[in-house]
Amino acid sequence: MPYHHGDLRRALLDTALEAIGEQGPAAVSLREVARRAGVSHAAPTHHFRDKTALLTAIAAEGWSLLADALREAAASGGDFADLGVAYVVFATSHPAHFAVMRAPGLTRADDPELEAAMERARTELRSGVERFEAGSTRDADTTALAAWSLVHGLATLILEGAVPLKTDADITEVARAVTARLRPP
Amino acid sequence: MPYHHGDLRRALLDTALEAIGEQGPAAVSLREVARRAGVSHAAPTHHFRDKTALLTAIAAEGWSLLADALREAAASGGDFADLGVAYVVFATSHPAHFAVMRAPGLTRADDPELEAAMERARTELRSGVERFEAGSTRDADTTALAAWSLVHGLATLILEGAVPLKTDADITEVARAVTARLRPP
DNA sequence: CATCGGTCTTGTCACTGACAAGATGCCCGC
DNA sequence: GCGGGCATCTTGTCAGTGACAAGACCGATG
Repeated sequence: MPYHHGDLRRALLDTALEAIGEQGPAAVSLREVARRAGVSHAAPTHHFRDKTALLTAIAAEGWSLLADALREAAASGGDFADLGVAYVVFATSHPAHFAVMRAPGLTRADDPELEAAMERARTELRSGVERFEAGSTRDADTTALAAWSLVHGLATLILEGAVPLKTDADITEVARAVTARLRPP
Repeated sequence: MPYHHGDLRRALLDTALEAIGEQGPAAVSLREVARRAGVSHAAPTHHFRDKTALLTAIAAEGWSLLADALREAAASGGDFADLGVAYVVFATSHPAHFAVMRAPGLTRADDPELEAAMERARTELRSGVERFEAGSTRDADTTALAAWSLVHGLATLILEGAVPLKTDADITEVARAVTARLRPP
């Protein structure tokens, strides 16, 4: 092992995600992440100012990945329901990211990178809503907020185990059925 | 101050809620709660086995209060939209409770009291959905899940500041508009 | 009024996050 | 090809934390 790690920043992010997947975001310690990554307890300092900065970076990465997934779903000609499905599928396939994204207080909400990533995801979802609302005279902001609330809440409930789901097909099916409960214009 | 506090358990809950309101659920320490309550650092042990137990009790109390609010909204002849409004109003008027209720990993999800309180809230909301679905042939489970997701997600987004709201009237209005986006049977 | 059991205290331990100061080795100019 | 500069990583340290143990206190029960 060389003295200089090579890409410790990425390694710390991956190691943290692994630990979060096992123990949840609140129970993870910086020192444990450092141990798992094979570096000293103070090594993370040079890549993340403090624990909050690490978790904030993970949250930002999560929102960015979510935005990518939403964009892809929209690009492949999907309607609004497909965006909803993509949202829920992201949450279930990236549980550690999603847990950090919705953990109150663990991240620095005013971080520019985090805000930008959230804004990007919001925009992607918003564009799907606008297609959904084509030709409507309803308040698009309200519809967007309803859609955002619906998929965010659904993903949360599924991850909390409130909805027993076996396969990915189940998830897709439930997500599609739930988004269908949104009233079209 | 008497040696025996009187009702230290309630005092600890209240003090913790106060601290959570200021710093968020993740940043609160048992020792600080004990200090604020004017007792020694080990006093909470006899009322809550550990930190998780305290937060779990707060979450259970939150779900219970939410169930009460939903029941009251239903009792006063409200339709489903009124239940949605009550849900969001609860979240904004009890932010500390709600933050703990949706904090992943800080509570013991399999606690019997917590499970019972959640189930009670779920049942109250479910009964409102059933009135909403009267005469429908749709899958009521899906509608209930959609409704639950919608109000839970909306409350979360409002508390995260994603929706700028000034007054309680604003909150009621937005909650009513968003729940109206649910498709009736 | 004695004792018993729950309540609260003091004392302690390993662990954590943050900071400081020193060791290491890669990169750049010469 | 080589020497200095500097980001990277290390060891060392400190106050604060959660959890446990053992003892002090006191009210209720007999």
